[in-house]
Amino acid sequence: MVSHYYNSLPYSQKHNANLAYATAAAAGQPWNWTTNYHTPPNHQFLGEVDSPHAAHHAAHQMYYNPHMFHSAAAAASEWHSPASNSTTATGENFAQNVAHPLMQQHHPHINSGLPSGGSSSSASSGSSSSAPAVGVTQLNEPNEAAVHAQQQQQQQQQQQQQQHQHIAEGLPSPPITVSGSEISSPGAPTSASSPHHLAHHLSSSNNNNSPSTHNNNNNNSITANNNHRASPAKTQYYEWMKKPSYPSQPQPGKTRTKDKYRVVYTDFQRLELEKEYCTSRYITIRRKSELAQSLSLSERQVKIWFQNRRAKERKQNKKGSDPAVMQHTEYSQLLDAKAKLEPGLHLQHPLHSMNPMAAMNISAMRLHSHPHLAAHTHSLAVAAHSHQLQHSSQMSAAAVGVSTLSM
DNA sequence: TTGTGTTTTACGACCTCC
DNA sequence: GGAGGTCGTAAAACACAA
Repeated sequence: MVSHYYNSLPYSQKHNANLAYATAAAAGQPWNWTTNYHTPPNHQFLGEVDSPHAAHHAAHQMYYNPHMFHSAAAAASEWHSPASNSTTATGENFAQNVAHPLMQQHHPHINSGLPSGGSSSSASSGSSSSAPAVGVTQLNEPNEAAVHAQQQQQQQQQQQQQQHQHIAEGLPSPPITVSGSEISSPGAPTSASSPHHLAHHLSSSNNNNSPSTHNNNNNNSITANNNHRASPAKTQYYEWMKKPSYPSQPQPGKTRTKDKYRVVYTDFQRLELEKEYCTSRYITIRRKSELAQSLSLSERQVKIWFQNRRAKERKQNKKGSDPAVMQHTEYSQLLDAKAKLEPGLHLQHPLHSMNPMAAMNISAMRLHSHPHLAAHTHSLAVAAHSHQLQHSSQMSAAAVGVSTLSM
């Protein structure tokens, strides 16, 4: 089946390889921190569930299992905020711990006290107070965020006007390849405060030479800057925002074209994908949909990214390296990358700082993340989850407050 | 600046499962 | 038949040495 999709990405490029795994290989540190927790993805290694489909279905079942779902989410909440750094590793840490903001986005039920969407924005961008949750806890500078939000509202209005004008003018949009299930994905974002907008804020650079870069004619766009992240204040319009959405694609049957063979995902997108991959190497249908929407990618892109990511891991496994070292190094790199995206946020390695129950929980989550092992660890996750919920539901609001104040 | 090697998207072929 | 899996590969993007 040849599927065709249109990717409305900003096509921003990276040059500084801020995302850790981009440089991992060059540094001799392959990005493969899940190695410790997963058996090889190849289904022939597995006896009980011995096919990718079974794996997928297992993952799917796991996902729809509320216990599993909450367990993974709660475990992910062990990304620590500075507020929790000084706490001792006890069960009471949940009072100070804040769920990882991106996990809050993905699993908003984690912190019931955290308003969904409106309370999250980028600490680095300071923008989009009206944005949907984009994975970064709003930590400070509320006034600045409000100003940016106001500016972006105006930009959004202008952008939408221009976008409508483009469509009305019948301007060609990039070639697309879209499968039926992927049509829903990207299209032109409807909001300038979308996660993808943030991705532009966070994107390390833009490549003027890239044929897929749509900034060339944009007076206000982030200029090509290979070594600096764009300042939020500079953010204006992007050509991709003006692109008509999928239905106006004139050449729906065309697959690869010379001028847009592939796009380069933003650091933010890749970070989110990596984090999701850390949660589970096999993405569920629902999560794929959510992730695609939040990252302005198509579901097909998310699916293929996961396929490629697994392939990458297999390739690294073949090379062979110390998984323990790799796990730590790569996780640290992920945190480094995250720190760059969120300058005000300091994270610890969860397994170093979390309380024992949570550590068990996240370990269980990672075991679950391998669908083949899901059944074996179900009870563990449920037990941990039921315990954790008692804490998290009562303390999440306080945790958010502490985190916010401490920033 | 250029050449080269590596990584990242994206696809087709083929497979299994439902 | 459709979905998603792996595998192999193309080509753009990228890093880096010379």
